[in-house]
Amino acid sequence: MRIGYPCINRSIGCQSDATFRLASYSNSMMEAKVSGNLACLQRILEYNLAKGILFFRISSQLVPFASHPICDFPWRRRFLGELKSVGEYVRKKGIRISMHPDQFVLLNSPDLGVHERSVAELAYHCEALDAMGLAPDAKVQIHVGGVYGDRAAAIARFEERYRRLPSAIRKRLVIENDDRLYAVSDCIRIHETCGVPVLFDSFHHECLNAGESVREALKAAMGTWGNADGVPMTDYSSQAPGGRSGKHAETIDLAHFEKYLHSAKKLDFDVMLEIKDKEKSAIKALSILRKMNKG
DNA sequence: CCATGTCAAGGTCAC
DNA sequence: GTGACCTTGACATGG
Repeated sequence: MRIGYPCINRSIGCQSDATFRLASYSNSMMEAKVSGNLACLQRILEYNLAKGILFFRISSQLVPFASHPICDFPWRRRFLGELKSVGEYVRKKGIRISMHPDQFVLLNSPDLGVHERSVAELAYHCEALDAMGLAPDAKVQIHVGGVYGDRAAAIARFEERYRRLPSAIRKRLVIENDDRLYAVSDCIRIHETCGVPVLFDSFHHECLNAGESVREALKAAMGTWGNADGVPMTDYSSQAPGGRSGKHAETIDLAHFEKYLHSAKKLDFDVMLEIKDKEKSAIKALSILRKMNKG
């Protein structure tokens, strides 16, 4: 089991997700930001390795505006050396990588423009991982999407559009259960129809489920991952005390996490901590894991 | 230098 | 049909 955190490191004082305003777009701005982001990404991975953190989610902003029509900067060519070098480090050290395009990526939108932009954004994520030379076990995770007043049609649209994706995207794409619309059970049914692996999000499962236990849902999701997909990935978080339901915790609740791991005994999966204080919680989570492995 | 309004992108729900 | 909210930090501007 590898433990990780998403996108941002708050300890080492560099940014791998620096961006700029669309209005100030220029090739020199692109050059400067991507260059800085890649250098920082390497530093973060080195920091992580020193702490035993072997799972990391790369920010979608690694290459800002990469899928926007305004972008004519040949970032793959310009940064091929840097991308390959990071990728080699990742492979050599046994690091697991994921990416998570944000809420605007909706494969099943009835609006064809939204769908098209979503595919372009997915293509960018996969091209970045390809340029790093990473195997298909480096995943790109999204949610199923909206319901649009007709669940069955929305699901059918997802399945159909998933099948039509280029294989470069399909080999990396996984779907994650969300906290309001599509539970693990819905995702499993979609998997059965079109084969997309399901990434289990424990916190979302707490918010929305069909009555299965955590272990049942986790096992079902894990069963959708094939050999080429690697060890199943999962997301973990807990409710922010006093916060609105569904709000992610500020820092890890160690008792809650330990209970979760206990319920998942003997299962091997990687855990992404979606917790606000990032590497701080990841380090604490590792100490729990080590303690449990000993005892 | 600091404070604050704003930022590519969508959808849901309450009213 | 319209507007608040989701969720988020950091960019960028104006004082």
